[in-house]
Amino acid sequence: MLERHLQALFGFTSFRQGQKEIIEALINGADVLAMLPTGRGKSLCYQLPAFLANGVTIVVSPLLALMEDQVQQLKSIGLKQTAALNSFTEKAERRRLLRNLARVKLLYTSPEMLQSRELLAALAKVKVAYIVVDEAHCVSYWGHDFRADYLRICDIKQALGSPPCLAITATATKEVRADIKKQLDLRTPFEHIESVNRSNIVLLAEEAADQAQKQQRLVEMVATYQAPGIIYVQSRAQAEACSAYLAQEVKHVRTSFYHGGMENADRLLVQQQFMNGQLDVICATNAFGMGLNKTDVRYVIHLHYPLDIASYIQEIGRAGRDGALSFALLLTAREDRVQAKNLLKKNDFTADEWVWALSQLKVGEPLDFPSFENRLLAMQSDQARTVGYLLEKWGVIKGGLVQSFSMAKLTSLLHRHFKEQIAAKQNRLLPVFHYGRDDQTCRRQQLLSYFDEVPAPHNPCCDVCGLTLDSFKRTPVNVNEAPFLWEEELKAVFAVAEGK
DNA sequence: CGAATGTATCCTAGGATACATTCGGTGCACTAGT
Repeated sequence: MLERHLQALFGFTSFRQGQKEIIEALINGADVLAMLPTGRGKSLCYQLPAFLANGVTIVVSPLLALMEDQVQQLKSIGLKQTAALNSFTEKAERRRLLRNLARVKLLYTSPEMLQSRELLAALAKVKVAYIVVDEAHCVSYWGHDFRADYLRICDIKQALGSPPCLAITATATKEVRADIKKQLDLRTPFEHIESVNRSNIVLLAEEAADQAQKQQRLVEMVATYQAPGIIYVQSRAQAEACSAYLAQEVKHVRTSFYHGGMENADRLLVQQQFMNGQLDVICATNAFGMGLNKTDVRYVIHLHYPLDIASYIQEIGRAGRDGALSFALLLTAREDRVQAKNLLKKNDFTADEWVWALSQLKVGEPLDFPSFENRLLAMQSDQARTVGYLLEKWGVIKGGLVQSFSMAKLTSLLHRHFKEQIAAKQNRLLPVFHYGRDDQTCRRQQLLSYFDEVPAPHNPCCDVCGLTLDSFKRTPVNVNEAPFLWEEELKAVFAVAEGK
């Protein structure tokens, strides 16, 4: 029955593992928490029910680029009742979309946009079939940190009459899964959890004596092993420096960098070049990779400690999507641990500034967030948004109006909240340090234990289990091949362009 | 924490030095001024 719709809408003849159970649970009105490996058809799990349902399905997506991708892809296969609503959407288009919302089956939007009164008003007039939170681990990761609107999804869900909700992700530890359920108020959800183990990715960790040795080791690796590869570093500056350094030190390697401080167009270009095989190595911050659809990445090397085990799994999981043997190396030095720990303190609560800011709140007056944030120019507005969220949660703001409150109590609550956030982050960081240093326990076993999994014996597995990387050597560069003469190439390109 | 940048000081001039401050990752949306 469902198979017939699958064939008619998407042209597939059968479901892949997990899809049918998830779809059936959703259609039967249950909340669903699903963890499926990347590239295994996560989006189909909500797209099919959306097109079968009466009403509109809201998909909350973390990145504008992901939304645009999905919408384009669906439209290209003829499923045109699909739209994205975000800051890219032109004003006129936005109005048109909201007026005709009843005709849309699948609406992609951001957690921030989901808070807009305009959208809510429009949604109140139509039937909402399902609410889907894509990349649901972001609720737990980003929600508590710098995108508080992720924690407000739940209120919207309730305001819309709590339609069945699907939270779907590729990577979430048991703690993160519990948090997702709590934050989205999933009651006795149907859970489909698959292993995060990727048996074709072998695992290695090395601690270098210092930065110089680390750098030298990196050059060796990039020169020796088969590209393409991704190199993750701590900061934007390091991403750029690392790319320049490799380009200089390793012959025949085409590198570039990627981080959140770049122009959108540049980010897109670099990602495209990497996708098309025009680049061998990308040096990047953790901004790189979500939604990346490249199958033949042969290695992922970290030059810093990732923030927690789940992020590490997520990032190394970008290797070997084609199933071919790939490797993941955590290459660090002792001082990187200090750096990682201190980065966490960045969002520490600065009580003095907040006392001043909170003293600006007038009982009985409305608090609207943009102006609240504007008054806090001295502070990061991300923290202001989090504080705004907490003020509502703790009842200091009710119905948009400031209630009477005790300044002393409030500041101590806030102080404790941010302290706890930092402590929680530090606790998630410790296992990563341990992973980098414990050379006695199988690495796969270490990683999987955070997901309550015990790995079956693997071969090849990891450096602890006696692995060497010989089979990953690069196919030799043919030295007789004519060198790449870019001036000639450029001339040829122009000749073609001019129709000669 | 530690690297990088900013500021004060020396004193007939701008470059060296010491000390202080800031910054380090992830993204949405919106506004005001070009």
